[in-house]
Amino acid sequence: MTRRARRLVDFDAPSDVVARALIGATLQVDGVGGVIVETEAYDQADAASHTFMGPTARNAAMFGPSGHAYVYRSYGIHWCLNFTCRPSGHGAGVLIRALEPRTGVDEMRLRRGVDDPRLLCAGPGRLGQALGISMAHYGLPLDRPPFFVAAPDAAVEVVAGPRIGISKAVEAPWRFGLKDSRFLSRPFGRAVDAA
DNA sequence: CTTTCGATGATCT
DNA sequence: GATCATCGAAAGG
Repeated sequence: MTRRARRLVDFDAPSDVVARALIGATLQVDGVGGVIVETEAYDQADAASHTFMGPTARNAAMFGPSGHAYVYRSYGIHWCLNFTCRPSGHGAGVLIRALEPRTGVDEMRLRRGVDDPRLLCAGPGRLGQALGISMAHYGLPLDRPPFFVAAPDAAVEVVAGPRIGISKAVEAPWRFGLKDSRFLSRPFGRAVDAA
């Protein structure tokens, strides 16, 4: 079977640029994944970011090289997946908030305990569970197994808006989504093009 | 449809 | 001791 050459994602850029570029990209973990439809950007100069207060044990990955996984536990329950970005040592990352399931969907259903494809990966906690994310993935590079990341094959329509679930810097429009996707964690209020 | 609230534990002050 | 980059169930319109 012929497989198109993988288009690489450039993680060596500011987090909002990377977050936008990841919409429409393919993400797989051990072959389970799909198309990224929702991301959020975080940066050290950002009161809502885990890196705002500087380096700690938890956020060390975001002060390491770009293009690696940053994993954290959310509300003591969920595993959330981020991609580190920016030139190394800048404390920036992109939260992967939702994807459209394409491969390993039955495995996702087993892990999630639900059937509806729209509820498998719509939200960072759900996505982490569906993809089997854990601290075992912390700091791993994204350009080789178990990860597979490929940039979009074609141009996609991207919208932007305020981030979700934060209490600081709430107005910054650093949430990005695939326009009109049915697999978002929540719809975008005013669809502002993020060209 | 909406709002409210408990779960659950690491992290940081 | 307070705060979470969340989710799902329950209760109310």
